[in-house]
Amino acid sequence: MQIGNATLYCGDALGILPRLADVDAVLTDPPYSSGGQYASDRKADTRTKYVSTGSSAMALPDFLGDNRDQRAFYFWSTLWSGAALRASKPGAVCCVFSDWRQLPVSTDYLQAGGWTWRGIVPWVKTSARPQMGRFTAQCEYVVWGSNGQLPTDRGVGVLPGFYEYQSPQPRVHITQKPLGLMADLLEVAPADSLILDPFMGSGTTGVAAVQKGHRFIGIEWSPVIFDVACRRLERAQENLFEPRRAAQQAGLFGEGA
Amino acid sequence: MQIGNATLYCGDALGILPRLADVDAVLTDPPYSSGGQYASDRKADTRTKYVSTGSSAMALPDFLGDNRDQRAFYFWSTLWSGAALRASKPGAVCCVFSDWRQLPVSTDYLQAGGWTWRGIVPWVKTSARPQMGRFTAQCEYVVWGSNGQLPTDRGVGVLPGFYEYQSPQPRVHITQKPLGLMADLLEVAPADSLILDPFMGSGTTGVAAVQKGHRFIGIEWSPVIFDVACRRLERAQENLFEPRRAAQQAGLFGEGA
DNA sequence: CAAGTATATGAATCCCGCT
DNA sequence: GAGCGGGATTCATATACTT
Repeated sequence: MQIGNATLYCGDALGILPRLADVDAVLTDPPYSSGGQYASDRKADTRTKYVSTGSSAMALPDFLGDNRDQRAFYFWSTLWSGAALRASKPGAVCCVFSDWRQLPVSTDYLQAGGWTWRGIVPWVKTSARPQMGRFTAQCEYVVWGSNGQLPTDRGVGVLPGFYEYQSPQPRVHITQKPLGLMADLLEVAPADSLILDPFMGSGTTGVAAVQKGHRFIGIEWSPVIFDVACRRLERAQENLFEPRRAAQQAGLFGEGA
Repeated sequence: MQIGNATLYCGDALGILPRLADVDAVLTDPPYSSGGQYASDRKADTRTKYVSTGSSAMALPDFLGDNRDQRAFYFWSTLWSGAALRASKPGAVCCVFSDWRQLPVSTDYLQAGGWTWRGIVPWVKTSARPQMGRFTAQCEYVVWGSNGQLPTDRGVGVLPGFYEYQSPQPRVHITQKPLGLMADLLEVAPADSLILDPFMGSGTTGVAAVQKGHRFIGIEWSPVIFDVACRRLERAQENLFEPRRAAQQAGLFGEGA
């Protein structure tokens, strides 16, 4: 489906990625629990998996008991990150979100997919659930890398080393990211880039990309969530030409900070 | 060498750790064997690797044990973290520093040594060296875990999810940590704990521990740096009983923020 | 003394040239 | 070619210094 500068696919990322090319930057928040710690997670219907707003829905178990699920997640992630690499230009950049528990596996699969790992960028969430006697798990992390060499002079300035943003309220997608955060991260791409999000969810990456004048390709497996993404991107395109209405309609889709 | 509540050993951590027992918390900053994407960067001496060009800090001593390759680093780290676990009480806490490049290996060796990995705590440094077109490598990370179960009710309150501190100026050790940061991290230990730092360097962990009323065991391999640590801990003990002189003498040893 | 200006520095990183 | 060493680059922050 084509919406202005955005091309949206409803389907499986592994099936669609091989058809893509010329990507300048990948920015995505892959489903880290849909690979599955528990069989019940994988069998859950899409509403439980994706739409629930209950904070416990994405909670990971305290211990990584089942090695086979962890290995399956690693294998599947390597497949998509490799496919994304092949769809990318040399010097393209890849940014993927991870929580603290999946961070080591995330740096592994990024490299296993062929990307050159270049760093970790913490996202400090200003709200988190504290626990007595423990350091609060207040951060998520962006693992980033490049398709081969990354020249210092490519029209991109110096970028920050961490970001501080509130989780968006209200959300349409349980793992929805703040729009401002995605826009800030897209500073890693030069002007008029082709941005790819193979797990776009409700499409925050796409909205940020369109607002910054980039082209965008998004993939989402769930038809329900895909519809939400289409509506949000249509609205984003409209607001490009009618900025006056933007303020009135902001928040309708929980676009956060 | 005994200095008040602090016991300092000059020697190899792997040799000394098996003689220790009853440790409540490990807080340490091991050599990262990091520094750069290219082999030549990693093999350079620590001043070339870590100190800014033309800096007066070239006068600081080089430190050894920072040039292991990835497999040797993992193996050696597993050995010491396992030995530290055996010296620790059940429910003891272990906090180790890492940079972004060694973070995945750090979570691995902590678990391989037998600790239950419980999280990652970023330390945001207010100054960092930026690079065009890249996210600034502005953070170091504390990987933390526990010796088995960690009851929520053990006399320790809620701890932050990240810390913001500037690197201490001036320094006596290239990788010296801010005193305030170490003091904050020691909040993870209940009152009157036995704190262990098997790679104490110039002894910042020990100074913080003594100031907070803990007992301390420190190990340092280099005799030159060991002497510095002894002097700093003597001074810290004196200041416990003569707080008026503390302000006058602060900064003499570069104790930072 | 307050405010403004100059200088120093960072658990880097890249690129070039020499062996 | 591969390995190694040297030099240039980047800017927010802190400190030192001047007006």
